[in-house]
Amino acid sequence: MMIHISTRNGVPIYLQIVQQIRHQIASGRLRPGDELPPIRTLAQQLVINPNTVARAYRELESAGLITSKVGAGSRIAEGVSPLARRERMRILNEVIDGLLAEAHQLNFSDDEVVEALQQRAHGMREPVAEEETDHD
Amino acid sequence: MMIHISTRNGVPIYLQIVQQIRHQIASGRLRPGDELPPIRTLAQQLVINPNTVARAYRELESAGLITSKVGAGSRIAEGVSPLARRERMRILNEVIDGLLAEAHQLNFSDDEVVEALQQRAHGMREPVAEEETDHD
DNA sequence: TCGATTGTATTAAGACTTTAACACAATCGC
DNA sequence: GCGATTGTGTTAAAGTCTTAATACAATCGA
Repeated sequence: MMIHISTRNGVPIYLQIVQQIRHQIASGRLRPGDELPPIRTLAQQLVINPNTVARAYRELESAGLITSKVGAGSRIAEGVSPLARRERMRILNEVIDGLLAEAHQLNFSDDEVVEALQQRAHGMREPVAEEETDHD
Repeated sequence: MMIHISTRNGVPIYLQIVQQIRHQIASGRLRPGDELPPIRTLAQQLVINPNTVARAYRELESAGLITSKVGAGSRIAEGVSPLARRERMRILNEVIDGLLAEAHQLNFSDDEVVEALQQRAHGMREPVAEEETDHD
């Protein structure tokens, strides 16, 4: 289970967890019966309060995506199926649109974005620095 | 002044405003001396409370990116210069990395992301639906 | 000069997020 | 069976975000 959270973007932590598990289910990376890490374990990994993870799991259970049993643990619910490629593509396109919008504000053309993505995807991918530079 | 906010992603509204103005300055789209819309006007456009816009402007002024004068208005501060292409590229790469991470969770390969972006950028770009589909 | 405009400031309220510290009950492994 | 593990539930506190309703002072335009 790979979950990565950021506290620098304003998105609530429990929502980041929900969305990432959602997407991993959508992609078939998480399948019915697969175990989720115990609440306390994931909380320790992410260095957040167990209540925050519990909140995320509660939302996922309400959505019918996972089932939780006291003492047992939480698993991907039976019956949930990965999304069709078409649906995943729709989600991907939403994210891409967000990227394009942000790129345009930075005054990059579509072609430049495509080129940058190719560099990033194919070439050696080094992680970028965390900080956003200040102007002046 | 084009600002577009979303209430569906958990990102605080005032932060969305700050970041978008930041990026438009970074790109040279907004230059020193350029007027920002009055707080009340922008608030009306975005259908949010004027206090929220004021919060954004206050942060931008603290950062030295804009200057505000009672009765006059707010303008892009003198002396701020657009970021070098290299810096803008660094920011773009951060966003691209975010896209790739999300795409991977959706089980798309780098090549598929590149292809989807090309479609989106070159082909006819229709806006996607707002809602995220539920599983089941 | 005068009225409208504009940024600033304050106070209040409500909703949401996160952390903290527990207690409890069901399950699992030995 | 027993102890550890695990999800659930509660209460409390602190912080943040947004809206609301004013009031004020400086600036601008006619």
